[in-house]
Amino acid sequence: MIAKQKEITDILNKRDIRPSYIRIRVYDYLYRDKVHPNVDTIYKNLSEEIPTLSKTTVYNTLKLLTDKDLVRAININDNEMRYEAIRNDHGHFKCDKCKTIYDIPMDMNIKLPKEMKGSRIDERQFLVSGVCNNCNQ
Amino acid sequence: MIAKQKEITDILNKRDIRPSYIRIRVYDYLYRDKVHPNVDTIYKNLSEEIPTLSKTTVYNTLKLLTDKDLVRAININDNEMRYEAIRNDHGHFKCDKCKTIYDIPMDMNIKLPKEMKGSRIDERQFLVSGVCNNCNQ
DNA sequence: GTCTATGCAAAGCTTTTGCAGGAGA
DNA sequence: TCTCCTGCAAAAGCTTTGCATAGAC
Repeated sequence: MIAKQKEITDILNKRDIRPSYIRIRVYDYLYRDKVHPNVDTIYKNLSEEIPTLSKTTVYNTLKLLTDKDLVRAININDNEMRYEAIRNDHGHFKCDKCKTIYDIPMDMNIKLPKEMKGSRIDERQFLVSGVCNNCNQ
Repeated sequence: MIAKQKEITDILNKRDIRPSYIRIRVYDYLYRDKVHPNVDTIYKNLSEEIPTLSKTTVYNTLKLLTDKDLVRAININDNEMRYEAIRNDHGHFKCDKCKTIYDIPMDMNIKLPKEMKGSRIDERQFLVSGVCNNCNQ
């Protein structure tokens, strides 16, 4: 089920993350399935093949990957986080009906107002919500 | 403490919201103080003058105002919501150190990719996080 | 053998729900 | 009187913490 185990191992190593099996699987899942899952979805999917997996470990792993800038946590006015492997910049469209989050290619450059000069931008997110074309019929 | 009680009463009436004292005060607080407070901050501030206020009522009121499109709930990778009175479109910059959220004037227009044609956009948010110039020294 | 990863159970927090009392029309 | 606003208490749901065990080097 792991697309390119070697490749992912290298990515983790580069960030000083020991490539344990679970870490590889979590990152692989986010890397392949671009579905912006919540913790529970990740947990349930991986549990099928890793029966001993615990949700705590999923949380731990996601925190680690997020701290190392391999994964982004996003929250679109919900009480739960969604996760994705970081790739190039893009925005997100969340359908309020089916709860799917779609990627939107876009220019994420932003110019801060001059009174905020000297600020450091670490992360940028463009979030759009509404009803997707599949549900809007 | 209420800037323009009559004005706010009119705004609420226009949206079919009965202008109870608490509703006026909650909306007035968001309308004047552009600090993007969380529920607890709203609750504590208003409690000083409304000692019997309960947090449930703050939640109820915010939900009502949000449903009626007078207030926007935003969440920048946190476990708690922040609220603001809806004005013209703008983005938000959240300082990870002092937790302040600043408004950023910007063009919020966005073009959906063609495979998403037919979708309806209800809401758009541009969220940037990092360290503000006050903390970044 | 030591250090780190994993996982269970419990705690912590924000938000929601159920329901009863109270205010306003 | 009748509606619905308010608020207490409890529940719910996501996430974090503490600690013990398992596993890797």
